[in-house]
Amino acid sequence: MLSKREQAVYEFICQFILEQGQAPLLSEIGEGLGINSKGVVHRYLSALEEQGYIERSKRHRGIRVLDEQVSPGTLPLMGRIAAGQPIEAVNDQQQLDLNSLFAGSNRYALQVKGDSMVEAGICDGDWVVIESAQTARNGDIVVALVDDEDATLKTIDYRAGGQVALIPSNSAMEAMVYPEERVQIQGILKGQLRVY
Amino acid sequence: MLSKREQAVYEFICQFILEQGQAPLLSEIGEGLGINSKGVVHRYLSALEEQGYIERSKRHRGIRVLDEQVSPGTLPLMGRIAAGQPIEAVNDQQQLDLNSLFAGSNRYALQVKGDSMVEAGICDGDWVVIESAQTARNGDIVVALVDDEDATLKTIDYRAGGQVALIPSNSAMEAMVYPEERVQIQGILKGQLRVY
DNA sequence: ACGGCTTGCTCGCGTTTAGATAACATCACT
DNA sequence: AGTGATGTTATCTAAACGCGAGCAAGCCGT
Repeated sequence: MLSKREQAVYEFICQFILEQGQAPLLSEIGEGLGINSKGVVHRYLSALEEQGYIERSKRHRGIRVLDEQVSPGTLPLMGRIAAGQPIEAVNDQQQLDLNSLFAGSNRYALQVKGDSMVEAGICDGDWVVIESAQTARNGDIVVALVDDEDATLKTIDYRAGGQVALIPSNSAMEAMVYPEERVQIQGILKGQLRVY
Repeated sequence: MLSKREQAVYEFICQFILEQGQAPLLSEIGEGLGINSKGVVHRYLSALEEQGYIERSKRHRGIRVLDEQVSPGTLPLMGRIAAGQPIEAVNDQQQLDLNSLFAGSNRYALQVKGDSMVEAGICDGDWVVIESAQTARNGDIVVALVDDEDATLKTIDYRAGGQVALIPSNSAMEAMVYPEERVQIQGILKGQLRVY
């Protein structure tokens, strides 16, 4: 496990190599992180080497990153990609933290079956992250239980007269409208993910 | 058997780990439960450790919950959800591990701009996980660079005569065909995720 | 080759923060 | 009164983090 500062050093080195094509000097690492002492940087490098994140040779700029040991749960964030334009780089090398992205209490995962939400980008086989809840707001995508029997993933819309509409995102299907007491909300969609 | 307060401490720790992805400090536990003293918290932790609920290492944030459902970066896996049927429960409570799901070497994240892949369930603003690669197979969704200028996310199709087609998943757009030497593959789509 | 420079390494020291430990107070309930 | 759960204060230890001096090895220019 890396401490906060060790993590910062590690990420700085990765970024430096990506940007400059060579490993940083101790003093460059220090400068980048606001450390005025080479000794401190050296201690961090030793810690990283000991834990298998980097390798050092005694030559100048002799740091190598071993990406077998990428820090778990994060991905380097390279930028945006758009049709017709080159990848728009993100300024300072950020990390996308999968853990915090979907973190939250009372959350769980479901696998989606069926195509009722394809037009919302939710396909058969995808995972969805649901946060337990008993109430929702109009427009939320929810897991709703109808008559204590049928659970579905739909956009919800409360309507006048105590009616609730469950709206699929698939133009081949139609919205279903029920009296409010027949529909029980189980959770609200918070995230979605897919593995190819 | 846990006392009322011990139970509260235990639950607080579990929730904290799930939400923050890391164990709390003694002072954070205290703050969360209205205790102004690290000493008390420490006593509770000792009690919990003695009864086998947690494990401690002497490092900072060194609390680990032994219940494996409470590990950072995982979500309880409840089952499948399908239109028209109740949630199909998964037998034994499994965990969905976000870290291993997208793990792999040479991977990075990009944010998608534009709608060229909507019919593949990839929408504007989604994150995609890309694995660096120089070659791909027909049908792979790739990040391709055309003429060293334009980067796009498209399905690739190698055709006879050294031609390469880049096929969007949007019926409003058309496939583009280039001679092979103008198209350079940068990576292959391995995952996709979205936060609501 | 020589000395000066840079670079990396080793070492000792200090500060801050967090965890460990202990002595003691309060309250409820028996 | 006695017991146990709960809370407070104070103190000690160790980790994390930082500074800087000094040393050795390679680089460079006169």
